[in-house]
Amino acid sequence: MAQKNMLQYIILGLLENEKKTGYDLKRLFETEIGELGAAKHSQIYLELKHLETQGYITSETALYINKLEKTYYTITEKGKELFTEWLKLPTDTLPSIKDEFVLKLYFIRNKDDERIHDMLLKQYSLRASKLAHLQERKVQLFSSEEEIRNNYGHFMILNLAIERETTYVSWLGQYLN
Amino acid sequence: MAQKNMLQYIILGLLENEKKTGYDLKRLFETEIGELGAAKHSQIYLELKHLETQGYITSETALYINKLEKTYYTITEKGKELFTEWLKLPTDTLPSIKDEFVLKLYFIRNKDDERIHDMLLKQYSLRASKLAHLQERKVQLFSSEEEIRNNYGHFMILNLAIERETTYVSWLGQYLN
DNA sequence: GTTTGCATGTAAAATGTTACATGATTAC
DNA sequence: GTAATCATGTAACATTTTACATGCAAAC
Repeated sequence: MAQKNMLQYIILGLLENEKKTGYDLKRLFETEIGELGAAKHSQIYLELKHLETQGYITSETALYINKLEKTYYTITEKGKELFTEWLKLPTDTLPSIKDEFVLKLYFIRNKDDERIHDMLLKQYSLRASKLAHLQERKVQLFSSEEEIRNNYGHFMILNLAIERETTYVSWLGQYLN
Repeated sequence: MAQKNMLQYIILGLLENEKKTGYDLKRLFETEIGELGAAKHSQIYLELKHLETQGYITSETALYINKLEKTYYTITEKGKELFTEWLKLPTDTLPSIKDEFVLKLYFIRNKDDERIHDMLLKQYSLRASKLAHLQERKVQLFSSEEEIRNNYGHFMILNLAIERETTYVSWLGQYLN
């Protein structure tokens, strides 16, 4: 993608409301925002150090009851400013979707190529289960008007993801008949 | 994305039918397959050298009438095998879409946040013009049944792109009213 | 004549992935 | 007891971006 270090903004955004450990962030990347931008824990810990040396976040390390050492990171005023500036900045480049399945399909020229059907079928199953997963998440996260009102952006993009996935599944279906 | 050096496969795929120069590939990345996986010319030239040392492609350099030096790359049997193997391999991971606009939206919690409307409006214009562009491309590339039959994968994924973009635009529209 | 396009590359820096490394806790 | 989860990090490698660098041809 066109990258201006998205990771740093994601981390700052996630720290905006409450301090978190690297591990907390790691889990969020695996669930909540995994679809928006994946990151391995090694990269997260690195970026946290980086953000700290630049003064965008501060850290406090402590031993907990269970003898686990945790380092909590808190966003600073400077960090909040950077984040807000980023949010304000117009987003004028569209991302390229590096979809390996789509890429493979691109290279299949002949309409009667026997590989197509199998590929479509496999992708259908993947996409259909992703769609189901997203719909479940919507029910779980947004059952009340209040939840919608207070996480409106998330609500909107979850709807986009559902609509996108619905389109994908129906597109696959067209070529499976 | 989950990357297993997609670039090499894209290049091999593009060289499958005819030899091309690095510059030819560069242009294709800017137009035809820019949406599938962008690559800068510096990376393309590097990857071409890499593929050559591994024996997947061969090169011939010559001076042309206009005194321009060109290096044409041709795929080898070994290269064709690698490409075919890749096409055959099941694609079981879904890509994460690093959409900066969507990411920003995620972080806007309040339904009445004043930034939303402006963001949606700008994105609407971007997406609508992309949709128009894709529709134009479809007309230009696939006006006959024959063209469809002989570039079926491309035809399919162009339709997906159009449907996806239509969904995106209509989704934006929902929140603009 | 000046900008745009053709044509190819190198170097440095940033970003991302995979593997290595450790150690405690919790669930089965 | 052993596998999974919590928790944090480093090192090596691969990939990608940005900048530097050159030179000819064609269009305006």
